[in-house]
Amino acid sequence: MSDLLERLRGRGWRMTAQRRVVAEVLAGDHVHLTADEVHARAVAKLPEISRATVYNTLGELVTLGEVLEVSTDKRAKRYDPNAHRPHHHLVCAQCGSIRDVHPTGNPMADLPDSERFGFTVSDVEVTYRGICPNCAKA
Amino acid sequence: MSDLLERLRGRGWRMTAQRRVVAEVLAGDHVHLTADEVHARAVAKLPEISRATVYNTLGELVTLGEVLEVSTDKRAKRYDPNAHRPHHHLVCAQCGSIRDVHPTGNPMADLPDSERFGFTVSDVEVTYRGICPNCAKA
DNA sequence: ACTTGACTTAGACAAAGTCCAGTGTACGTT
DNA sequence: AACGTACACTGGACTTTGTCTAAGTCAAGT
Repeated sequence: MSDLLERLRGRGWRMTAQRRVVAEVLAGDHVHLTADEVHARAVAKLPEISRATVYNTLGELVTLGEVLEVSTDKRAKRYDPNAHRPHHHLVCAQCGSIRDVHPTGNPMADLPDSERFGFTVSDVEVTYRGICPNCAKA
Repeated sequence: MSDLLERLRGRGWRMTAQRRVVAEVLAGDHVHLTADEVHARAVAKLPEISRATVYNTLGELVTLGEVLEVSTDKRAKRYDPNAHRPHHHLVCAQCGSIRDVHPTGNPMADLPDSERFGFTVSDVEVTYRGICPNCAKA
């Protein structure tokens, strides 16, 4: 995880307390947090950090490809620190919880040229939906 | 398209002018509209229709499975009236335009039991991202 | 230690969506 | 055909998520 900080410094990032804290929060555990949750946890470590900074920093991390933006269809975008291993998501339709999954097969190859309409396709995102064990028993 | 109204009446829907208008707008052309766009077009046909009603009606149509909610990662959810033919989406990362596509293969079968974590998986959604021809030449 | 420009802050703003109290109306019953 | 009632609609306030800006602060090179 401090390799993340290394990489960022290598890319010319100015290393500030705020950015360190955001990076720590993301590296902390492998949950998919919303921006506000990241902010809440960041505030716990650095009380005066502002919401705008958290949004900016997350945006920069996404741009740099260090973090993935996941928008299931819940309200808020979620941020996935596990950007370096390709994977897809399994979402609980009820509580919104997310798990990373690794399906077999290559969906990219499943889209024939005739179905690309001249687009330059660069990415696929597969989202499985269902009910998690926890919600199922309730 | 009036089969839609039939089906809805069959399900005990009370048929109001507002609901008829929303259904017409969706059936009108096969674009993926946002809730606000639906509202705008509905207002053109029935000036006093309120935003809340449009949201409610769209929500009901989604619940009934007559319309799909598509959340690419743009800001607003979009509504896809083409709910009865399974299909996936191709989104332009730049302008946000959406096309329906029909990939080969069955992504549902690509998720092994060991990757389901006890979820009851009921649905898959595949989103391809890229640049549309229009944005590419700009 | 100084300087500078990148970074941060707080708060106003914007967009998308939800909620509620009061009013209106579709439809089964008479 | 008229009635009554439960369901639906309205408009506006409110919430949530995210963006923007002007002014202040600070990391890092010299």
